Amino acid sequence: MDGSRKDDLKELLKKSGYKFTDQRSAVLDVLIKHKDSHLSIDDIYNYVKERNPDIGIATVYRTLTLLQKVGAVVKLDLDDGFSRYELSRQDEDHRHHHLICTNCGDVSEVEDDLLDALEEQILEKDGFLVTDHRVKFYGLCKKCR
Amino acid sequence: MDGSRKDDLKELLKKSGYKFTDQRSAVLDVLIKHKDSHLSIDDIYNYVKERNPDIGIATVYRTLTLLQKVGAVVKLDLDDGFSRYELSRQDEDHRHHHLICTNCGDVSEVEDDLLDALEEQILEKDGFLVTDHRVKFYGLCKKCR
DNA sequence: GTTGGTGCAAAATCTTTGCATCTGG
DNA sequence: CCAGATGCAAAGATTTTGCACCAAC
Repeated sequence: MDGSRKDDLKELLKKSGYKFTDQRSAVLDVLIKHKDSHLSIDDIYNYVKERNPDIGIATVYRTLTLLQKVGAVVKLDLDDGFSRYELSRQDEDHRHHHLICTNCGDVSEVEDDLLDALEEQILEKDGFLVTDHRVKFYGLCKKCR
Repeated sequence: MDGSRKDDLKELLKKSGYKFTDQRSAVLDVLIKHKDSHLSIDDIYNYVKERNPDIGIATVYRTLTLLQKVGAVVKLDLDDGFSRYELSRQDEDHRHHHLICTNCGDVSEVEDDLLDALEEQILEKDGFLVTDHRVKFYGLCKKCR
């Protein structure tokens, strides 16, 4: 199940003239293993070091930038001052949304989209062609209400 | 027209035990003058210095943090690595959306909301009570299409 | 073998903080 | 007056970069 992810990445990289290295593979492994976690760079660095103790933080930065460039990951901003990343999902045409609890800080996700109507309206009114979006909802989660 | 803004801030600060200083007033002036600009901290610092050459960057940081705390400004993340701020608008119950052109980098705004249905659905399905949101649309602006 | 990749440490950025001094109310 | 605010410089934190060495293809 996860092997296909790796093959995909190998393919993606090769297509653009990049190499498939141990470090890149290890970063991908961490992202797969923690796919629901919105990891920060430092989180990723620390997890990767468990298996690959010699990796440098610079490589992690460079790897994530590259993975984002080839579309394998997406950068998130959860307003806590850290860059966070999550795997992009091939079955999504648009990004899912994040629910951020302003009380406990928990971050969950909603798969629903429902922005098509709005995007169509933006095209008509503003002439702006939407290709992607990033949506964050703030509020109170079930537990905190 | 802008005097009311200042009175509002004075009021807001006083209410919470903060002082209305020249520096805070100057920062607000800059934000009012460039209300459609999504200024970075450094932009704000430089504009403020024109009138108030002795102000320190630390004061600008502290002021913006405070203004956000009392609800006078909103922090933006436009994915360029800078913290940006804009005045909050008292006539909005929800934030407007930003359209970010992935070709020329231009940032414009849409006032439409249309997320009420989605937010209601989130409450029913996830038990999450949405109080605010932040929405960014990526795509091609009129000029770049 | 080439060309791109990696690790390390230094540098560059952005932001926060300690402290002496100043100022609004 | 006095609590909060400011300016400055130093410290923190995050991210980027130069360079010699290494590894994928």
